[in-house]
Amino acid sequence: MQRIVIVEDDVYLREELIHTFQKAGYDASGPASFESVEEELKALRPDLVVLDVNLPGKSGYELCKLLKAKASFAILILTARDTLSDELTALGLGADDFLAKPCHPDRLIARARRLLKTYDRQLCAVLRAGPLSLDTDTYKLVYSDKFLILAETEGKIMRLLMERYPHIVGKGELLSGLWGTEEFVDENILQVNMSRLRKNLSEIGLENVVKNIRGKGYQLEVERL
Amino acid sequence: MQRIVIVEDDVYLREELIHTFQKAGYDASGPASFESVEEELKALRPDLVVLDVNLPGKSGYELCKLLKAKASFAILILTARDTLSDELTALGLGADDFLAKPCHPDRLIARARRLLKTYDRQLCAVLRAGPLSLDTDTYKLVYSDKFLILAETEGKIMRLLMERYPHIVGKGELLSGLWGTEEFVDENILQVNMSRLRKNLSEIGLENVVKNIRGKGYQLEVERL
DNA sequence: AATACCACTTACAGCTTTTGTAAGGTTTCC
DNA sequence: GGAAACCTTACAAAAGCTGTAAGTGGTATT
Repeated sequence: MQRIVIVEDDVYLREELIHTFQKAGYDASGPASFESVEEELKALRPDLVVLDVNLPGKSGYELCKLLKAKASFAILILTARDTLSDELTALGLGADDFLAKPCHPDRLIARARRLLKTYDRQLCAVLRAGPLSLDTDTYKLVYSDKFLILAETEGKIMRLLMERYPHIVGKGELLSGLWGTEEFVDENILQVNMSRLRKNLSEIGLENVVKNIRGKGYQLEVERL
Repeated sequence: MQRIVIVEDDVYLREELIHTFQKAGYDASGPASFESVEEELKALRPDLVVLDVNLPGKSGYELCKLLKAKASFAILILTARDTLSDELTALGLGADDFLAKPCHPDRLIARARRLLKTYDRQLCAVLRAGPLSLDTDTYKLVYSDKFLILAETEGKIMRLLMERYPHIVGKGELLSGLWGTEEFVDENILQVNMSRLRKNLSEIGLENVVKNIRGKGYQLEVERL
């Protein structure tokens, strides 16, 4: 079943939305606190997030931007401020749809269904990091209008780098992520695969993207889009 | 550059839309006659189609449905009839967005840009046939919530079958499509690969989907979604 | 400047996957 | 019942992927 998470501070409306989606056959829920929405969403792995703009603390737009930098789920902005400029801002930040409150449940469901269809978890098992997208099933890496299909080992490395982007990924993490354990594994094999990965990346114009942090590990470095 | 095709019978509005999109940096055009829109669209290979609902002859909804059965492009419905039920119909038929006329150019551009982003030609070099989707770069075939990664030869066969769906693909077409020529190629190799393909398809619950037409060729047979 | 350490690269060989050949079985139609 | 078309399985060659080995180059520390 597809998971929908509602981020909305008005308890009453939140419950109503959750109920609406549940009735339509989705697994809907919504956090009650907004301290660590990002972590919660990461843990919940939703297929779609319905986001209110006026949240206590952080602005919904800010959150949308943050989520979209790495999101592999759709975001639907739901707001009472429905001017054209609000809509343009939302879409510009990467939101996938924008609806004004109050919104007829049928319209909301129809829009949500449409988003879930194109964001089909399987079809686009996609991980993003800046201008890069990686299909984690096939290891197809897309950069601007070029793409590259990575072998399994290189793909797994790329996945780790993108998952942690923009942070450093320790050598230990890479070793245990790829070979199960970091004991009894020659560190050289990591270097060999890094070398191969870099060579392949350069084929689609991605030079100096995988940076080594001496003694620590590796880090992805691409200009944010 | 991304191609946008406007399907709109009002000459005045059509030219205005084309101009708007061109100013925004897209390759926009629109046919003046609506006799054979389907063929035209097939030839133009657009990334996005902006579709009016009230067309002479065929209804825009009908066209939308037909196109979406095989479309690898986004469809945005633009209409003067902006009731909720119109919107629900459009979305139900597979349209990707629905806007009411008159529509502010900025909103239209923003919505179009958003669609083009998710329908990224590279990321989803996707071919559809009924409930099936095939990434033609990686040969990842998706069916409902399962997927399968095909080897190159099987993938190419699947591609031909889906491109011609729901029509028959001749044995000669398959042979020359896969091995360049249909001379000097043992027909058996096609049978072997068909066998392998069918076996793999059955792994994700697709039984009896590749049908043989004795003496003619092969045909894909899936219940339309 | 010497040393130790870390990182990079290339070549090679074993392994896996993919592909076509061959051969025998099954279905269909006259 | 027999021929033609189609299906299936097994096998071996070819291609691609992966880890080992060994040597080079760079950097930090003394």
